[in-house]
Amino acid sequence: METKKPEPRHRHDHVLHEEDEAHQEREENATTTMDHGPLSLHHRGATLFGHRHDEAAAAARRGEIREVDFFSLDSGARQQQDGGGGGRRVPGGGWDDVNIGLDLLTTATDATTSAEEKATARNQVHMEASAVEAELRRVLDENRRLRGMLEELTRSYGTLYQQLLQVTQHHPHQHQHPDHLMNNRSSLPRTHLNTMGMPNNTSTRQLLEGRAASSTAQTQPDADEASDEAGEASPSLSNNAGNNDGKRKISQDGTAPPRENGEQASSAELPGRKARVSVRARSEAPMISDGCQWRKYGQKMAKGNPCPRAYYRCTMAVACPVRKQVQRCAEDKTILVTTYEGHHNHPLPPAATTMANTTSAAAAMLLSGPATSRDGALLGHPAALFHHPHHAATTIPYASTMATLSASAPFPTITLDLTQSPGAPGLPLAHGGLQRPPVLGIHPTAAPAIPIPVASALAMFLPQQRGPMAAAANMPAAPGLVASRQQQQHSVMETVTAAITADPNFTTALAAAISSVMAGGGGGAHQSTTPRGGSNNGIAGEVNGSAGAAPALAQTTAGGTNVANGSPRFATQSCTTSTN
DNA sequence: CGCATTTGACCAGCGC
DNA sequence: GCGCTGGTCAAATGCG
Repeated sequence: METKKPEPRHRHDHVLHEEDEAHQEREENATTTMDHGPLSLHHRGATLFGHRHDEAAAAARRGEIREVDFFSLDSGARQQQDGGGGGRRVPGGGWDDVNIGLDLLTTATDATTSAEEKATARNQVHMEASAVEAELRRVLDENRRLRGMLEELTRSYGTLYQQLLQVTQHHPHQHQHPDHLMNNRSSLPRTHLNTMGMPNNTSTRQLLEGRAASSTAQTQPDADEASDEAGEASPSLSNNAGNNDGKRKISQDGTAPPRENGEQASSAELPGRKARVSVRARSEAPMISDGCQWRKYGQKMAKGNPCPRAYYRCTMAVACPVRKQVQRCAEDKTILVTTYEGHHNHPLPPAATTMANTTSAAAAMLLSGPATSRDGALLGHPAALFHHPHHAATTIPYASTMATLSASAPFPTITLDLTQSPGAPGLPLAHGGLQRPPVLGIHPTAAPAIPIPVASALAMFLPQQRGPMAAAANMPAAPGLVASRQQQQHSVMETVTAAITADPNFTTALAAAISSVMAGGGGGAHQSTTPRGGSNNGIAGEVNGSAGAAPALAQTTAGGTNVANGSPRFATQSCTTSTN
């Protein structure tokens, strides 16, 4: 009986199809993850290709042959058109398949119909199948076309982005440049964002902002004198204390007048817009070593946390407005939360540079809005794109596991979470790198587009150290030091590259970059406890080895404040945050 | 003795 | 207006 024979065939076909469909679904999923966009393709794709074959089978049993046929014909069509991906195993093409099912017609044939009726039914099916096939082809064409457009857009975006990077590197001293870049860059991604709603682009843009802003931050010191470098990527950070803070005595620090650079001015002029950058890292040490010297000036019990919060002030320069708060996480005391506020008004040792750049870039990302809107006032504060109104941590897609923004705090705060080691073997996390469930949702679907933005975002940690001009401008040091420094930079680069290669995750790469500097480069332990009994520069004498050598930007700072290599004192510092 | 840390007090902002 | 909280100051204390 026909009714029984087709069944097995039907099933068999579906088995065969399943592989094809699996391929195709993967493709479709890949596409889906790529664009997230309201592409009509998706709706259609979901309808046409998204059907599970058992559903189709069920539908077929109900006499809804179309969707079953879709796959049959689809496969046939694809074989012809694609010549690859979804090879069809039934040489006969669609009609074999159509028979299949369409023995659904079996419902009709079951009743001992005549051969004529069968023929009629076949013809009918044939016609329907033809129509479906035509439709299918049309959809496939459209699919291909849209996919091509998507790829083209992706390519274009990547190209533009790389051009941006090149321009940024080649013209680091044009203060307005980053501004322009930001405007340029903003327009493109926003276009993507608005028209396609692609998180990829959103995140890319955000990272771009960080990158561009950081480049601003990093290049300015090079171009300017140390005393003038307070205004950076995070202007409100840098000068807040002196300008708009209204916070008492700190205002006397106003050693660094706001730059005329519009970007800085714009955010610096916004009272109350005082960004903070919070870094979460696992550490048994009382304080993460960031290469700077800090003096504790207060400690307080914060509400909701049994661990006290310690307040530190940068002592590398007399009037440095930078403050930082250190507190252990209430939920996980192995996590040390360090919050930076303000921007150094003095050159930094290399080890400190990395962290400073990181925080500056992060803060800049947070505050870059005014700069962008200054010229065009087009789109408002970019940060709003990823701000969440209720203390919620909104994610920055690619960096979703590491960057969190909070708007509930008195000040906009961006949190860099280095506590996660997303399974990239061999990646040295700064402090132990234990696992912790991601604070934020990851966006695995964004992975395909990761490389460029992530790499770029990471690059933001490096330019200042890499810039030959920076070295030239700040390095009266011996060639050996330069070499050493370059070596360090190189290793950082390698680490970062390796991190990206191993796991395109910003957190990982960031951790790798920072840890490479901290651990290898000079994890500093230059906390204020170090020079106890001596001057703040007491550390000057130690080091000078590799890391210290790196006076990278060697901002010949304060009396040769160099960085020691992973000093053991790191662990022996007095720990006010852990004690009590 | 000089410096950093500790710690209670003070001040400002914010919410009720 | 009051209380709470965060942030800072500054005298006291401790350490090398």
